Amino acid sequence: MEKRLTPAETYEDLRAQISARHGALSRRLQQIAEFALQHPNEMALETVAAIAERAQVHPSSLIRFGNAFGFDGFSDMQRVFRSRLVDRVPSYGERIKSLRTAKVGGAAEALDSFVEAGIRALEHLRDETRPDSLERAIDVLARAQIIHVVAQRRAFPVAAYLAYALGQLDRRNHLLDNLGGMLAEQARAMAPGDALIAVSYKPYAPETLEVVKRAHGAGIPIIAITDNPLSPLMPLASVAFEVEESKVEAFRSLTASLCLAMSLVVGLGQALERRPKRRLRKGAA
Amino acid sequence: MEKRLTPAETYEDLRAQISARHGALSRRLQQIAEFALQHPNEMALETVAAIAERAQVHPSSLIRFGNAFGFDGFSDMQRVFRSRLVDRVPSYGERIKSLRTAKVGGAAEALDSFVEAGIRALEHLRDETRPDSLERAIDVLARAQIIHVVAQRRAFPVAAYLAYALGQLDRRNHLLDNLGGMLAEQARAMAPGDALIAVSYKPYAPETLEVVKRAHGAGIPIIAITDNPLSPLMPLASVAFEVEESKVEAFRSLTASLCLAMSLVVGLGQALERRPKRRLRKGAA
DNA sequence: GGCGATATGAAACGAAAATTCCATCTCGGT
DNA sequence: ACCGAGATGGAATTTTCGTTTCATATCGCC
Repeated sequence: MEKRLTPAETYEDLRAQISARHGALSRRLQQIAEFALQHPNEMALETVAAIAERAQVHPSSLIRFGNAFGFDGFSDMQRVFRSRLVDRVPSYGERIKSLRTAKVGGAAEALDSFVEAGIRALEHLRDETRPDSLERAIDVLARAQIIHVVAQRRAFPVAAYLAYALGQLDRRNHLLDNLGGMLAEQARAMAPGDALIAVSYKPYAPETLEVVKRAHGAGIPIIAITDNPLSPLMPLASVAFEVEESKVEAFRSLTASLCLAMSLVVGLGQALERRPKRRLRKGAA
Repeated sequence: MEKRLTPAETYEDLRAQISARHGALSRRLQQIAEFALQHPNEMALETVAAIAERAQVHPSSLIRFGNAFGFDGFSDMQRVFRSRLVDRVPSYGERIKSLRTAKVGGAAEALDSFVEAGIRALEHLRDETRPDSLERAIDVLARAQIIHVVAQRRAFPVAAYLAYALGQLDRRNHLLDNLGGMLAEQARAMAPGDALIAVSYKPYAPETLEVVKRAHGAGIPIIAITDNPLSPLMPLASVAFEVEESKVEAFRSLTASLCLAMSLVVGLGQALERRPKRRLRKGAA
């Protein structure tokens, strides 16, 4: 109880303390220290009894271990191990606090915020996107005669980019841009053998949803890029991607969506090179 | 207890089931479903009482939620959420080397590359953008009667986004989209007192350059977003931003440009709040 | 509008877990 | 070898938490 110097807030700090004081600890406490460094996951999630069993020590030693490092019991220390699981934001993390200090209101601060939000969104995209979803989506696109792309309002730039990039690949594509309010007519151009990429965020544009429903009814495979697992696009989509765009001041970024879009296009290009069955020549307007 | 069809072993499966059955669940269970999808970390680590508090439901509903998906109570389901934390992606460092080794052109590798490129582009943007350039650009925009936006081809999505975002600010704006090949005619709408945002990358679209020249001749201030200090837009621009978009496989990202665009818009919004002289009402189509 | 079924919330229950207490053990110093 | 301080393990204790039960509310249906 004498050593109440160090509460230790982050996992990295605690890890350092355990390493440093390891030699000075009693036998059981050393045992626990080694186990803790080697199995941080179990330290975070298991119960005292289970950990004691695995580490071959008595349960009460675990409480003493926590106390030895300034915690108020084992559970108190376990919170630090748990925090490691939650905010595993590998490369970033500490950089954030440096910009927190900056003053508010300037445009430079807005830029900082958006850069930060963009990086977050990208890392989230990387960590949460399942590789097989990408593969399946690319497979769908590789088989499609014509790739239709639909999005409205905030999501529209993503569709515009997709149409441009698919054109660069010599891939027939069709941007349903609702020009002249003729979205429904444009949607009639979708035929069996085609595919549809739909991008929509909350509040989901009803026009986009209509197009998706029509495609679904016609048996056309749908690749959805949306922002929520409960999005109305989800149940209709053959492959769905969820991008979480962190927002700043009510403005959401498109960073992650565009990154995903590019990855789809480049992945498609690679797939077509590998199996160059029918490369189609003409890009549609 | 009747629905004992589905044990659900992995987090991804559970997530899919929650999404699928969301509509068919009762009100409280839907509430929990949404919370669970949005806060998987808390679902994994917090206690029943804490989660119930955060999700604004009664603790017992959480047990029912678990039962509804075939689990034997809440703790049983929580194991699945915890598994997600344990066997997560190894985290940045290891991820990179696995990408270095297995670079056989899968789509996941393309995604990793784009995420990395995007992060680099954003950091470069943050480090190289001069704060006073932002301030001056925002000042120009704040004084403008109508903000015209022009971009073609690859840069067009940036313009589309700018037009959307400026509209959200109730800022009069005009997207010169070259619809019907009438870009020159659209450019005639520019009048003294307006401003122009032009976005163009190599190879610089001649149409865009034409518009910029015309604006310059008419004494309309120009904000340029471009990719090179030698860009033809540079000498004509009142304020110029240089964004370096790192490219992957001949595809350049728009990440940094969009981030800059958002920062301009939000900065403009803040500036207008601070000195709310004439807030204009109507956004142009 | 009433009735049954289902959903929901409050409280009680029981189990499990963390922590404390205390007796015993270990070991270093004299 | 003895003594004492600290370490250790077993068991008791107390707290916390998950779950169950039951009364009430809500909703859909006839």
